[in-house]
Amino acid sequence: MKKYATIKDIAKALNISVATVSRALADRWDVNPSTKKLVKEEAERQNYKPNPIATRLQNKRTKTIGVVVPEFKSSFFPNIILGIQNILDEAGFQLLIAQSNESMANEEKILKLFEGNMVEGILVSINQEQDNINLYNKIINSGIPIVFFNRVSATTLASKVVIDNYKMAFFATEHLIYNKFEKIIHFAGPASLKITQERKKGFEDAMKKHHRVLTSNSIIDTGIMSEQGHSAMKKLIEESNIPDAIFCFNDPVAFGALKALKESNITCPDTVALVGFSETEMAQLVEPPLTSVEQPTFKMGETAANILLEQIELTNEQQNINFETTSLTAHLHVRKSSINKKI
Amino acid sequence: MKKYATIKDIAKALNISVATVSRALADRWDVNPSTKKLVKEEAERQNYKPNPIATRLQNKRTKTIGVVVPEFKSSFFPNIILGIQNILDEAGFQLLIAQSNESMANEEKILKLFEGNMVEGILVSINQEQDNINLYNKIINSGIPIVFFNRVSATTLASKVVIDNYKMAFFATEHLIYNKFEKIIHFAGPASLKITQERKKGFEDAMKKHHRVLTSNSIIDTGIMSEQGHSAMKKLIEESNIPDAIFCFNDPVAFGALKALKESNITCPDTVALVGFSETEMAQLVEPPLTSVEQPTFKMGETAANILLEQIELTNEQQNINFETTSLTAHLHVRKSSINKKI
DNA sequence: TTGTACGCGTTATCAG
DNA sequence: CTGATAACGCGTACAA
Repeated sequence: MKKYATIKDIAKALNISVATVSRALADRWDVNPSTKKLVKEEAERQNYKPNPIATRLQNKRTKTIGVVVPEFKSSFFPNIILGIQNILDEAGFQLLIAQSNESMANEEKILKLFEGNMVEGILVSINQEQDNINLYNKIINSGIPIVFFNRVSATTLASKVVIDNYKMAFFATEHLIYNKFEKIIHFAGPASLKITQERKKGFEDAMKKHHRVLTSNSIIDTGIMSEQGHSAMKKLIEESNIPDAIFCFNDPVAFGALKALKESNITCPDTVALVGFSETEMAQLVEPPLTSVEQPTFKMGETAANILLEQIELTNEQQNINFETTSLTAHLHVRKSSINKKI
Repeated sequence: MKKYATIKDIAKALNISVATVSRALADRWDVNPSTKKLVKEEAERQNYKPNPIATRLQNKRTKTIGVVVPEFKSSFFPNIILGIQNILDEAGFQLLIAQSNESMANEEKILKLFEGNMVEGILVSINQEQDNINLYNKIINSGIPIVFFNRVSATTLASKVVIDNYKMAFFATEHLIYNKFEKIIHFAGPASLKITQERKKGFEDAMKKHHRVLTSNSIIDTGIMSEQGHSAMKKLIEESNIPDAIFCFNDPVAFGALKALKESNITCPDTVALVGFSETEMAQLVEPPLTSVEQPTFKMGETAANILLEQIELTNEQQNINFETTSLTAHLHVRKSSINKKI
């Protein structure tokens, strides 16, 4: 590696001790202003930069935290990571970022990698396969705090940052009801995810509140990917079982459904209205523009990072951690895809 | 931070020296197989993990490299980063990731941050404002190799990983010509970027080859964002200066143009055909699906990372580096947005 | 085959 | 106010 100047070099150049140099550089009170000045000038001259590795070894801290997200394909998680970085850079922490690719095996491998790197804390949005409670608990009990965000572990005792999925699903469904769509159904996400259950419950309760009947056909287990939305919609079309409106688990599923509609020359929202979730940039660009729930991604990242930093501090001070679930405010953006033109 | 077992602890437990433990763990030949076995068992028992910080200090290597990208909003750069990680994880390197937000000032700040963290090498896709040649050269001359990818510095002497923007722009334009569109124009990117010049040149040369006239209206400086494509298209509509086909600098610009067309009830491709660049997932989902040039993002990341690793090795061995520009194969995906129905 | 001792760059403690 | 020294965890030359 490139040769960097050290405090030793400065000490040698000025014929003083490394201790004094260290203190001068740290701007401490117990050092003669004139030598302090000399040291700083010499440091400048030699283009001295403190070696972060040495500092970390000395402080017995790696100043590193790990982030696991399911994927990178949409801009959703990257935006959250932006928020995380915004806080962590400030705090002098490095970030290890990895994606589980929706697989629990990958997630496990990544978590082990993080342990090997001695991360001081971990931020997780879990994979769609399984809620790996045992592993999370093991890590937390070993003294490495975990904060979950967006896709949180249902039962692990830890802090979590989410939006109120139930409420937003409720609102989205009510929005369709207020628009007087008759047959409203829900394309649900992967069963293992807590957000799937919450959005499903929100849908059900909104339907019940307005005395809509829920049949076995009202909720269709679909998944998370565009293709899954596409095939689910296609199946309904083939069965001539077309609803008036669909509240979809997320935007990609809604896009997939939309594609299937177009392929069969069925118009949206005239024949089938659509609502998505977790607004992506795309929502505004498809035709018709998609109604969706916008999540505060950047803020979610910031919040999770801040909570984790707190917990790391508390852990270092051997204090107890209070687990909290923070619910951020989301927003239903109504667009053309869910407006009933007949009313 | 959490208390980890060290080789000292193992040594103490077995009443041997740390040196022996160190050697045993490194699986070296000059240590008694039986003690080696003992050490490994004890290490297992104490859940020993080598402290990466200590190793790095000892090896005088930070095993860290930095990546700067302009943005995170589309999935383009995240996918490249995935490829980078794929290589670097394997090689035991950590990644510092940052986004310049298209601003040269930010980029400079990030590069300084990387220097402070003593990265061993840097991967850069430059911002749209300015090609900061002086800074890049300063860093490279100081002994930190830089490899550029996708958006490369025009004149900095360094290795670069790109696609053949000229050729693909040429192909895209020819495709429009072969489809017998009459009035074909180009929405160009930010003037400071090399890829802007290359794509522009590809457009021009394809037009010339087929004896199409290039007027002052044939190329419109547009930019990089969806909004810019939107307003450029809107202006043409207001001026009643609508072309038959537009080769756009990238997908977002094409989406913006498409949006403007729809707002004026102008159909695509019937009245105006569109071609994008740097295919995004969205390209397949908009209506009509957008013709675009797909770039091998993952491979681009892998390639750039591999080249950087090589250069880091060469630097460490005090050997000379040969700068190479690697051109990866891209692909024009023809979709409905650029098919002339009249032929 | 194993142990001693030192160095990596930094900070903290304790003398002076 | 300043200097000498130990320590952080690991690797390695050298000695035994």
